[in-house]
Amino acid sequence: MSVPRTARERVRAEIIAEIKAVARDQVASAGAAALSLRAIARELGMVSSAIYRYFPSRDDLLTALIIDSYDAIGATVERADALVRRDDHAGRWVAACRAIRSWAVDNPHEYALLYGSPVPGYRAPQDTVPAATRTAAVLSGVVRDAAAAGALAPAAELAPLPAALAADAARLAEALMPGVGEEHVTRSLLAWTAVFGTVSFELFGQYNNVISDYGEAFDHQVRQLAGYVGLIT
Amino acid sequence: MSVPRTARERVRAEIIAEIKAVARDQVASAGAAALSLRAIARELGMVSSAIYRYFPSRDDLLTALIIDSYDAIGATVERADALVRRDDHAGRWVAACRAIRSWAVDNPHEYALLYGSPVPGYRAPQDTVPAATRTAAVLSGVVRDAAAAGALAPAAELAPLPAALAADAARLAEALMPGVGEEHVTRSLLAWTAVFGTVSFELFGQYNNVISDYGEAFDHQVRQLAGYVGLIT
DNA sequence: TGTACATCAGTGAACGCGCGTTCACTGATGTAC
DNA sequence: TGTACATCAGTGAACGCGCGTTCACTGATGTAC
Repeated sequence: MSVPRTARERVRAEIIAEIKAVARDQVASAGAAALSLRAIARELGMVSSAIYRYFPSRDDLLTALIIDSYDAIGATVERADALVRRDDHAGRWVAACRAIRSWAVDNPHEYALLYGSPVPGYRAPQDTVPAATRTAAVLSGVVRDAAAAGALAPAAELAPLPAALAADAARLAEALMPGVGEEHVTRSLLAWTAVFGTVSFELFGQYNNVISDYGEAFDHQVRQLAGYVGLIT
Repeated sequence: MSVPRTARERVRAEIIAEIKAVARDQVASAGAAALSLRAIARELGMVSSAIYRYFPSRDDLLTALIIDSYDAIGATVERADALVRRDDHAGRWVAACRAIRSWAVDNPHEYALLYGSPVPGYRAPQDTVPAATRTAAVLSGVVRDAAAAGALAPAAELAPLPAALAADAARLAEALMPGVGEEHVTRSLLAWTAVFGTVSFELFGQYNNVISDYGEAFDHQVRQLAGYVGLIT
């Protein structure tokens, strides 16, 4: 939070950053399960117990990595969204989704750490929530802006929302997309899920022997989802 | 394949089954990464090296488990589909999807083994493909039957399909859903992905603090997907 | 400005545990004549 | 039906490796007076 003052604090911050960098490399090359404090210490030329001056346990290091990764993908998606003209809502949606996929393809193990099966024996604390929300916030921001601009197509068939889901949608609307109706929130929820489902199916091998050009197929499906949500092209 | 003849072969088949059962329990309670040949041997009162009489390596055992699990979920989904009147296509879709989710909720670690991030260091051989296809075959069977009955609604907005995706859709249509047009195949592909995306988001924690009644929300979204595919309610 | 004391980083050894896989061997079961 | 031989299951020891975490300690850096 605050800028480090003393030399000691500065060095400490640097070493924490080094540890995380090495850890990130390990995750990137062998997955989160292979993350080893001893291997990190070796790489850094320290003794393994020294790591404990910086992270109280392996799980805390993992949490720090997860938060960083959520922030990394979140920042990437925010940047992609920002490059598109504000009132081109479908274009923003597609750009954001493409950024999600690119980041995932470039960082498959980090993606798996965030959106794949949970690391065995690790229980994610609530600390990760704000960082995790960033990417979803971009997608819902697009829908929010479209609604505010009156550029959200009304849903074709209106299935009545079940009670709990309607309440969830109302809560989500208040938090992330004020002014958007529950029907559209629910559709956004499904679209958000489907975007990540598509990326996961690609990365986790479910599309083997099915899809031949992942990028092209992704673009198409993402445009379909934009239409489903009501973003006008 | 063939029925075991000699007593030795019968015993051998039984022990293989026992090993797999214990292994499945291990996966169910601690995840695939924790699968340990030594622990299995201990449980069965054998020495660890004895396992090698039955499985040449840990990876081969994993492959056997994966195939069994694909068959288990596939059989469950087939059963659910079979209980619905043949011409109630939307009903069959919903029943099949519910079966997918129920199985996943009941067997979360097995689900993660099949549809989650790949097990580190393990590379799935092609042997798993036929078993993996069973579940997808049920879903596409519903669409195929709807098309054959003339009960598939034409797609509202027709976005032109990109070339490679059209070719993939044609290949898929031939293999799994003859008589279904490329547009509908592509929509089925997205729906299939979204169904599993929803289940994964629930099980892998992405819906924490978002959805309060998972079953209810799933039902709703799955019905939406049925509509998107063109299944008439 | 100089000194005494507190804080902190890093060491090295140890605890206690786990794993997959190989190999020479024993003894039981099945097969062929 | 009885015997010789081949097949196979299971043993037990070993190889070589990994890990997270604790703890008493040394020595350097920072702080207060």
